[in-house]
Parts: sequence; structure tokens; C-alpha cells
Amino acid sequence: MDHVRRGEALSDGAQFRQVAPVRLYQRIVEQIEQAIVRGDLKPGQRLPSERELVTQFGASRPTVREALRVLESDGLVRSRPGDPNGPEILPYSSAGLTKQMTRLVQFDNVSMAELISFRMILDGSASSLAARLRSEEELSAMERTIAVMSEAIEKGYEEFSKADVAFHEAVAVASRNSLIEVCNQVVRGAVLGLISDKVAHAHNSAALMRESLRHHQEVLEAIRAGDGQAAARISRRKLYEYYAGYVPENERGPLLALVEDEEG
Amino acid sequence: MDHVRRGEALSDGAQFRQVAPVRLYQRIVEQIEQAIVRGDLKPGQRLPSERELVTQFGASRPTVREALRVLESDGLVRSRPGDPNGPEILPYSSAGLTKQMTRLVQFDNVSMAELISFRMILDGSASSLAARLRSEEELSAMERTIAVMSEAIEKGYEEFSKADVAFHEAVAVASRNSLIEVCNQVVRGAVLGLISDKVAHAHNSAALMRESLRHHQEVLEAIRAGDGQAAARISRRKLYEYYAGYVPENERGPLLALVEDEEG
DNA sequence: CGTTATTACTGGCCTGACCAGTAAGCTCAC
DNA sequence: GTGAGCTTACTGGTCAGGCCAGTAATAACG
Repeated sequence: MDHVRRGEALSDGAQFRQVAPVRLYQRIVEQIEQAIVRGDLKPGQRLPSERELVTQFGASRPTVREALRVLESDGLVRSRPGDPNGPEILPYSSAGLTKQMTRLVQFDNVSMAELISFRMILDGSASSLAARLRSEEELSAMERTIAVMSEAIEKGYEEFSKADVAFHEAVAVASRNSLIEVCNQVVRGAVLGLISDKVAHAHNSAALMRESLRHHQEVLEAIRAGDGQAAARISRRKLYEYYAGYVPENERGPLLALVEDEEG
Repeated sequence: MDHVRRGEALSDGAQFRQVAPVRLYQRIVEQIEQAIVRGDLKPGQRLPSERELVTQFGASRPTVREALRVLESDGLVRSRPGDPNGPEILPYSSAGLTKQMTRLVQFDNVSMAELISFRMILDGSASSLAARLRSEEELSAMERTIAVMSEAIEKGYEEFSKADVAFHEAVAVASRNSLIEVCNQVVRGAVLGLISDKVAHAHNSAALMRESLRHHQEVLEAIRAGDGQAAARISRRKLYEYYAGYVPENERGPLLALVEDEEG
């Protein structure tokens, strides 16, 4: 008879968590990832060559390469054939975030409504914060993008859209919050990616562009005046009017909720 | 003399975009990715074995494996050693998004202030939307988490914190926006990860937990009443009071801006 | 008929090799 | 001397083939 009965021995001891087998290539990824996060490896610096890494990690080249491919697909490093300096550490880019968010949209049935709702929240908040925190330089940067938009009306939607994005980017920068900046950028990209073909045709009219310009000017006015609430409200409503057409009517509830927020 | 002068031949023709060399493994990743996005491969289904993929793609095993490792790190498939059915197509998970957003926080020197500011925006918006959109079931789900919080006070901070998270999760779900849900989850995790040690000691007092509980109850009341503005305002102020101590005084401006928003 | 052992696969990992690039350093004509 | 061109010693990209440990369907067994 065993002194320790089966199934009971560990039932009230330490808590264990599930473990997954860790592959060799994952260990390598972790180490390099950590080195980058810690700052031991800075953008522009080079990793040792694959063959050198093989000896340092004590793994075979295919294994090291699997790790490098993962890091590369995550946007952390870049390998160039023939480069005698080895793989390069890349500066941070939101490309990976964009990829994942795009995937979220394509996959998880994230509806256009949710996307635009999120955009309204982010852009509204950015405008609100910008109204309170903007410096004079940032304010004039916004004014410049508005001027460019104005001139771009006759050059067609392509140019106009670029200036439009530049304005929102300037507002996001003035909000002094890089999370807002990056997320807004990503969501904007996802929205545009999903409807770019339609929007190019629908909005390629001077009248619509002039209206959009007027809306942007209103937002800018509110930001200049330091009126965060107004900036957010106008910004949200503008986005709603611009994009509501791409959302099925029965899904517009959440969007309207955001527009009507802060109203009388 | 050449009939086509150098450097001018293409200067006013079609526009070309920069190209990057495409590796074999990337082509494989793309094909499988596309098949999943198109729905040709559904979660639970299996990919052919590596050796079978080798013949189908006409590439070598290391190359096929590099592709699989990338897909695996993206959370699209999972390979299990010895599984005769081949790699499994996984259901969508926000793990990839979480990973990338965590990277953004670690990498891009996102400050505590930005993190909390973003959290206030997301949580406030979630509360606001939940106030308008919540179903009865979702409301009672929130009530249950509040009840758990109340009971957890005497069990210590660990338990209390879990129930706290559950409440915010319930609110996020009721906001009907999975982007808010995921982003909020990530940011919350990042914040807690940065201060968990400090907060465990500082907040492990029944008095502080009771105060936190009261705040949560206020938010719940506003959501029950359908008052989106109040829900957002209370939610934001609660977060500010809870976390402001971890932000250097000279960086609290943006946070206060969000609290004072919608006041007066 | 249920249980156990077999077997034919799976993925994880390695060795060794070939090729096409790159860039530093060398050569050589000017 | 100095610049243009060539050599060379690397780099990463890809392949072929092999060994091992693990899995699960199946065959053999009680």
C-alpha cells in the first residue's frame, strides 16, 4: 500500500499551471526579444550572422532560422541576403499591430460598425485632449494640413485624402498620447482598407470634399479655442456623417449613442 | 546615340512602387493565410502533414517549417508532435493583438501616464456605451461581479482584484465592441504588470477596497439608469483616483483633462 | 469483447551542402 | 596618387536526407 494515495497527493498543495512544450526556436525568439525590449539591442544594431548564432545558441541553422523568421514576421528584425553585417534590428513600427487588427476585423467578424465606433472614440478623445494640451507649433501644424486640404480639393480625392489623414495625425500627435496615435492610425487604416474602393468613387466630388473641409475647420476652431468637449463632439459627428453610409442601418445604434453623447 | 535617353524613359509613365524580395516561406504563409481568411480552412480542420505540404508546395521541409512557425506564432495554426492528423487550424484569438499591443507599450516607451490616460478613455467609453446598450442579462452579470467583489474584500486583494477585472470585463462586453474589449484588456494588463507589486501592498486594506467597491457600484448605478455621461465620468474619475499616485505629478495634466471633461 | 502491443505515421531537430547575392579590400591602369 | 574594376570571403536562401520521440489507429491478444 502506498503511503501517498493517488490523486490526492497534490490536491491541496501548491497550484500548478498548465504547461506547453517549449520549442527550441521559441527559446531563441524569447532571448532575442528580451534583449531588444531590455534595450541591449537597439534599432540599427546588427545580430550576429546565422552561423554565428548557431554556435552561440547551440542549435542548428534551420532552428535558428525558424526563430529569425518569426522575429522577422513580427517586425523586429530584417534579414538581407548577402549582408555581411547580419540581420538588422528594426525600429518599432505599428505594422504588426495593424496586421493583427486587420486580422481581427477579417476574422472575428468585427463589424464595420465597431470599427467606426472605435474610431469615433479615439478621434474624439484625441481632439478633446489636443484642445487642452496643444502647443502653438502643433496648432499651426494642424492649420497647415487644413490649408493643404483646401488646395487639394481640385487635385482629386487621392490628394485630399492624404491631407485628411495628415490632419488627424497632427491632432493625434497633439494629444500627447502615443497609444491613441498608433491605435487611431491602425483603425483608420483598417477602415480605409475595407472601403477604399467605394469611397474613392463616392467622395470624389468637390462638394463633398468642401463639406469635409468645413467640418475639419470646425474641429480645428474648437481645438484652437481649447474647448475639448466641442472638439470631441464635432469630431465624432463628422466621422459619423462621413462613414454611416457604410454601416447597415440596424447597426448604427452604438454610433448614434456616441454622437448624441454630450449633447444637450 | 540611344533612342531612349537614360533616366527619362520612365519618368512620366506609370508609377512604380518599391518591391521587396519575397521569400519562398512567405509565399507559403500567404497561401495558407488566404485559405483561412477565405474560409476554405475552418478552425478545427487540419493541414496536411509537413512532408505532404513539401510535395504540394514544391519546397523543402525547412522552408515549409519556417512558414508553419510564422503561422504558429501568429496564432493561426498549432503543430503537435506526433499528431497524425497534421497541424490544426485554430479559432481566432486576440492573443496576437495582445502581443503586439504589449510590444507597443514595452517598446515605444509608453509612459504610465499615457497608459492610464488610454485606460480612462477606453473604460469611460465602455461604460458610456454599456449604459445605452446593455441587456438585462449583461446588467445582472455586472451585478454578480460586484457581489463577488463585496465578498472578496475579506479574502484579500488577490481575490478582490480578480473580481474587479471581471466587472470591467463585463462592462466591456456590454459595450458590444470587441475592439474596446480587447484593447482595454491589454492596457489593463500592461498597467497591472507595471505596478502589481506596489499595488498589492498599497491596496491590501479593507478600507481601500471598500471605497473601490463603492465607486464600482456608482458606475453600475449609472449604467443601470442608462446615463452614459455619468457612467463615463464616474468611471474615469474612479480610475484617476485609483492610479494617479503612480504617475509623476507633472504628468498628470492629461489625466485631469479627462476627468474634468464633461464636468461643469 | 475489452485490453494491450504493434506499427506507420507525425513533428522536432540536426548535418552538410550548394547557390546567389553583398561589400570590403585588392589590383591595376591611368 | 587615385579612381574604376575585380577578387574574395563572407552573407542569407534553399535543399536533400536522416535520426529521434511522440501519437493514435490498428492489429494481436487474452
